[in-house]
Amino acid sequence: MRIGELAAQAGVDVQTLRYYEREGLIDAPSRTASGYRTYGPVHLERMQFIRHCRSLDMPLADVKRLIALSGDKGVSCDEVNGMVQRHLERVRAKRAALELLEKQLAELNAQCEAGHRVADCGILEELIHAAQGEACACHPRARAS
Amino acid sequence: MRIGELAAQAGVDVQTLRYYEREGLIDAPSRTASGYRTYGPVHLERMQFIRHCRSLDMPLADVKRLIALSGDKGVSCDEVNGMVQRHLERVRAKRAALELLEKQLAELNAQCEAGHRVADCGILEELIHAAQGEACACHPRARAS
DNA sequence: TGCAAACCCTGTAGTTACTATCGGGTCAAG
DNA sequence: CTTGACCCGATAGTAACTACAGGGTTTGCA
Repeated sequence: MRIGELAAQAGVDVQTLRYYEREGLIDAPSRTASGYRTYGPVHLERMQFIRHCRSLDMPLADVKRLIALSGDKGVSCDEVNGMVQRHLERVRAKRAALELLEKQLAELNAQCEAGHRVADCGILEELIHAAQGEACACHPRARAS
Repeated sequence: MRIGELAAQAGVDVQTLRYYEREGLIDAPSRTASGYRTYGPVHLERMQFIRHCRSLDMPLADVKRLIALSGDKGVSCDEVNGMVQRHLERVRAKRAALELLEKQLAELNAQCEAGHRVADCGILEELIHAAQGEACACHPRARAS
């Protein structure tokens, strides 16, 4: 199977496959005489694994580590456990932050009625005023990640 | 006020200020004979505005546009309105995606008990199996943004 | 007055996970 | 034998910074 077909089957771009190869996430496949990559079913499986992890928004570094670990059946699984747990924490935190943000934006959005001038714009007013105020909920001291 | 002081007052890094200047988000300040930037209170206000917008996770391009618009009081406010609304949509979508993701990761995490071997790892098993399955909820056809 | 620490300068490269483009080579059908 | 679809490697771009490297300046203190 050539790179275009694998890309189609795995649902990614051709460049992404070359990129993953450079980054060591998939093994370099064999080549035809003219230099074309030829992939086997193992490569498709690997790509599906990677894609699944990425759909869980895991960083590629973690995926790479998972691949390495999964090849070494005897080793303790604590690291896998920890990686997933840390990732879950990150996602949880980000989700919470976005929830707050969504609320603030919705409020902001309510300030503005269509069709008036910038001079009377509730949103801009609000943004500027909030910025002047000492410590708005949005920027307490350190930036929200 | 020199760059270090403005950075401290605005709660950002010195490099960030220079970066914003390069990107045209803050006006180039005057310089001392030896080339040091000297800022006035306007610059601090501007930085607070930017920081507030950034704490709402707005892209810098939008912030830049807001700054331009807020200097032009007579123009219609529809664009401001639209920007905030579009941004709200983005945030909403991302939050929903993260919610799903969090659920999936929590389930995954529940697969694993501490201290066993990779050969029996529920997480890895799950990740690999799910990847093999035709269409898991995580990667239906197109990648989740 | 001399010196060191703390500050400032420009410019460049790195981060993440790709995507896009360039200039060229190869393959298959008609 | 040509045309279009495919492939190759290398490079640069994305967002919003952050981190150097290799210098110059200011400030406080002895």
